[in-house]
Order: sequence, then structure tokens, then C-alpha cells
Amino acid sequence: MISIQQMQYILSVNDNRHYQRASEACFVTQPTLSMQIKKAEDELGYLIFDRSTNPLTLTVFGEKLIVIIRDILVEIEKIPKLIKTMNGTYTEHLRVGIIPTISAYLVSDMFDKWKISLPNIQLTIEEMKSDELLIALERKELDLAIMAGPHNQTNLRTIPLFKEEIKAYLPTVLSETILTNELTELHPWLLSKGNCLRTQMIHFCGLGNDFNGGWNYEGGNLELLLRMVDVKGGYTLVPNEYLRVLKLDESKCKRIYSTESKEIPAREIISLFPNRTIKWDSIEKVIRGIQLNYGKDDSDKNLQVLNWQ
Amino acid sequence: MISIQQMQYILSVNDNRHYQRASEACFVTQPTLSMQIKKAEDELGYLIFDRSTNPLTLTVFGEKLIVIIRDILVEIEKIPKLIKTMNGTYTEHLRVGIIPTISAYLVSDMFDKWKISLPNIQLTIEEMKSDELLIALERKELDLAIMAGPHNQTNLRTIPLFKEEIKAYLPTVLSETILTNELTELHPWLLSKGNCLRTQMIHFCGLGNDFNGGWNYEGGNLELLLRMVDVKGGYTLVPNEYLRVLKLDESKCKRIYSTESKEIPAREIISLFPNRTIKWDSIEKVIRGIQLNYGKDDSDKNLQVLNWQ
DNA sequence: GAAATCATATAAATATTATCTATTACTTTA
DNA sequence: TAAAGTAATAGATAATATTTATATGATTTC
Repeated sequence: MISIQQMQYILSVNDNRHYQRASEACFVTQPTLSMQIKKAEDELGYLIFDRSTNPLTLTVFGEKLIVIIRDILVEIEKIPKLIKTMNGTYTEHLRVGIIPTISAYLVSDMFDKWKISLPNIQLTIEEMKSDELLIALERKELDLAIMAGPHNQTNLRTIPLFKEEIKAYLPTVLSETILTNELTELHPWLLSKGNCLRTQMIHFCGLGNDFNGGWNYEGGNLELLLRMVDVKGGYTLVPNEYLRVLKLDESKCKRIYSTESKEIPAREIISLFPNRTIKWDSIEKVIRGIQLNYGKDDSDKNLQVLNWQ
Repeated sequence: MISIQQMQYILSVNDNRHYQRASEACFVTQPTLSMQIKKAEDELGYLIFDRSTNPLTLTVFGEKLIVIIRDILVEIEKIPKLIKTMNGTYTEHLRVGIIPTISAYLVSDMFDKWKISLPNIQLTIEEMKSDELLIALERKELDLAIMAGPHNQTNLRTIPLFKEEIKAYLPTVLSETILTNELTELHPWLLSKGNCLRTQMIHFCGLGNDFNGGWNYEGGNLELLLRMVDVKGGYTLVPNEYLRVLKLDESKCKRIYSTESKEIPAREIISLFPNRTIKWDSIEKVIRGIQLNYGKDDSDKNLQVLNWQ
């Protein structure tokens, strides 16, 4: 049977797509990798890498093997974790990435609660845009990503956190609610490109894909947009929880109703993390904490979850 | 880092609780095990086995390590499975154990469907009592057990399959339903000890734990009990699906209502299998097949699930 | 309580395996 | 076509695993 070391060598060659660099990453010489991987291939009866391409690629067999090897190595990592836990020297470093329009309220809401439920964990929270989160997860630079759904990527596990109503911020109208066709007559203020809330806005307000807001200021920051609305008129969209922490004048924040249906717009907040992870215990606590804190009375509302992709 | 071979040695000593027998099982000599396990213990920094007892036992660390090692070895087993799958020589042998009062109808109902959804799998179905199923799972003699719930054993994974109403078979009364307090006046006919449906009967009919039915015939077979009811009077309890395959006179099968509540008695059918298993794909198909076939319109009934433990 | 038995540990020799340095073979690029 | 880059191979060496033989230590037996 193929050894653990061989698995690590295979993974290193896969990551580096290069024997020499892979061997340096493993602190051995290049022939060692050549021989060990060749030995593994002989034993398994299939080639793992296709050396005829440059840079080298995985064979069909190799693709499937890598998935299994990754899982095995995550399982094996539980042994040093167990030892450190028994020694009392285990401190986990959990790296969480969150999109700005969520982190704006979520981090301040949850900070103290996480501190209690994760007493011995070093927590790093980073604001990133949705696509950056996915890349960082892939590169194993993050352990957990929190963003807006929906999302379907088979190599990542998804757990929904809560649904959040999206309201309109427009001070001019007096009524407490507003219909979608009323909004189309007003100027929308948008977040800059890359923010998924911008895409949701465009979809929801029916602005079309070719919308490039030349006449419009595009803020990177929701609070700036709110000020623009105050000064210049028009409207912008605000997630309900965000609105709460900003302590805005409630009379300016209106529930939106679709002209066609009885639905009100919302976004779904989801968590993403690798299928197998040694940090599951901590991730679970983070997720449960969020679910408990925000997942209260959504079910009674008739929420229509917006897509941002 | 501890090697795969060392893990297998550790597992073998744990299974055999004896170095010599363990070494034979691994086809090596006893000093090999002694040295390798000592080496692993040195490297991990904790003793795995307590040699001062006879037979030897696991240390606290060892207990935790064994759980991890088992998971690792299940993951590693996916590699030879992948190779066989690619060779086209992989045939899985799925061993399913079912309690008799379920298998009586479930096997004939599901057989053709399983044949379609699991074309390349060798399926062995065995009838066993509930406690025998648990032992067989523990000994890895079974891959999947189907029995009545509820059940909570942390080392096994549980997936509920469906709920099944339990009816009374008594030809004498004319009405279509019967109340629990009417049953207490009649003779119950019971399955022999070890059948969980017997325990459910005793609980449900309020017969008490000290009931030993000296005056009563205890059949190992439900059909025999039904015949006794026909000949001698009294009543027996029949799971609803069983009743269907026996093609009994429907007028003799009565829905039971609790005297106190509006509930009708039922049993929950569950599946049990190891937390980690290489045969998950097949197990899932078996489970989904059963759920699809029986999990239809339970939700409208007010079922009270009976405990058998 | 000494002898026998059983169970694991240790020692030294041997076999196996992994890794290294040095070199070769092959491919791509200039 | 030479130069550079990359992986494979050969042979030597180091590291590791396994074996046989024996020691140690604990129970059981007479």
C-alpha cells in the first residue's frame, strides 16, 4: 500500500505542477520524488501524472486519487491535534472571510459571543469580496467564508445561516412600504463592482446587464451611498441587519413589495468551508452562533431570495 | 509521523488485546509489533496500551487514537476501491441485517428495486433480532442494519426510514377501530423473547415487565400468532405493512386509538451503520429506496412512536 | 515457594526501503 | 543547434523494519 509520505509527495507535485519545486517543498531531492511517485504508480497500477504536458497534469486516475488523498491527510492531521489537545497546547487559528456588507454588522454582533464559545481559539476575520473568498478557500488561506447565497460548488460544503430582508432607503416618500415599480422611477445608488449586493441591486431593480451607471456615483461603502441619497435623492438598498447597526431613521427605510407577487426581497447568508476540515468543531460553533443569533422569525415573512451571480 | 502500518498494528493489538495473536493476524512476529508500537508511542508522546492489566487495555489517549485511526483506515480503503472500480473489477458485497417483522414485507417489496439501483452489488440479507444486529455491526459482520427505533448509540450512525402504524388483529369485534382500554380485557398473543415487537406489545398493552405469559402461547412467528387469534380468540398486534403482504381480511385489522389521547400506535423503522464506511454509496441507495417506497403519507396521521427498549 | 507457563521487551543480525549524489535522457526555448 | 530546463535512472549510502534469539516480569501450578 502507498505510504503517507508518498501521498504527501503526490500532493506536493500536484500543488506545484513541478517535480523540482515540489521536492524543495518536501525538503527532499528531486530524484526522491521521482522514485517514490513512480513506485506509487507501479503499485497502484495507474499513472497519477501525465508528464507529456507542460506543466504536467493529473491523469483521470490522478484526479480521483488526489481527492481521496486530501481526505486521508485531513484525517491524519487529527492525530497531532489530539496530542496537542491532551498536552493543553492546542490553539486553533480560525481564519474567517466575510463580505463587507455582512461583516459590517455581523462581527460586532457576534464578537463577544464567539469569544465565549471559542475561548482557546485565535480568530482572524478578514473582509473580502465573494469571488476573493472562493479563491482564498481554494488556496487554503481561509477556513470559513461567509457570504450571500445561493452557491453551488461541489468541492465546498455550504451551510445556510439566515435570510435577511433587503429594504429600500429613500427619505422622500412618506409611506412605510414601497412597490418595485415605484423604485424604477428613482435614481439607484450602487456599490462598486465586485460587491454582490451591487449585482443583486441591478437584478432586482431591473437595470439590465449593460448598466454602467456613468451618471451615478458608485460607492465602495454603503454608508457613503446612504449619504448620497440624503443629499441627492434617489434610493439605495440596505440589508435589514446593516440598517439596524447604523441606527438610521426608521421612517426612511421602507419595506419593498414586488408589484407582481406578495414577496419581499431578501438575501440568503451562507457559510462555505472545505468538505473535510480539521477545524470543524470551531466552524460548527461559529455557524451555530450565527444561526441562533439571526435565525429567529424569518419563516413568517414571504421572502424572495435574490441571486447575485 | 506514525505510519499506516503502525496504525494497522495498533488496531490489531486493540482487536486481539494480545501481542502474540495480534502479530499473527498481521503476519509478522511479536517483537515487530512490540517495537513498532513502542516506536509509535515514543513518537506520539503517550502510551497507547496499558500493559499492566491482563488482558491489556487502552489508555485514555489510546481510546481517542483508535477512533481516529479507524477513520483514517476507512479513508485509505478508498484507494484500492478506486483502482478496482477503474479496472471494472469492483464488486461490493453489502451485508444487510433486518429484524424479522420488518424483513417479512420489506425484502419482497424492495428486492426488484434494489436490483435496479444496485446492479453490480452482491447483496446479502439476513434476519436477526435487534440486539444481534448491534453486535454484528460492532463486529463488522454487517454493513447495514434495519430495525425499529428509537436508538441512540454514538458509535453508529442512524437514519430514519419511515413510520409504520401498528394495528390490532382481532376478528371478534365488528367496529373498524378499537380503544386501548378495550384491548386490556382481551388475551394478548405475543412473539417470543428477543423480538422488539414483543417488547412494544408489552409496553403498549400495559402488561408490565414481570409478565411471563405462562398461560399464553409465545410464537416466534407473527403468522402463527394470527392463527392462534383466529382459533382461540384474543388479539395480537401487527405492523401495517406486514398486514398488507399477508393479505389478511381487512375487517379483522383494526386501527387502535389511545383512550387518553388521539394518538395511534406506531413504530419507527430506522437504519444503522458505521459512522465511516466505504460502502456509503450503496447504503445510501438502499436507504433512499426504502424512504421513497414507504415514506408517503405518514405526516397526516397522529402517530405515537413506541419504544421497545 | 520453586518451577512452569505466559506475555511482552530487548539485543543483535539481517533484510528492506528511502534518500542522496551524480549522471543521463528528453523536451523546450533561444 | 546550443543552452536551459525538467524528469528519470544508477549506484552508493543511510535509515528503517523485521527476524531470531534471549531476557524480563508477572501469573499460575504443584
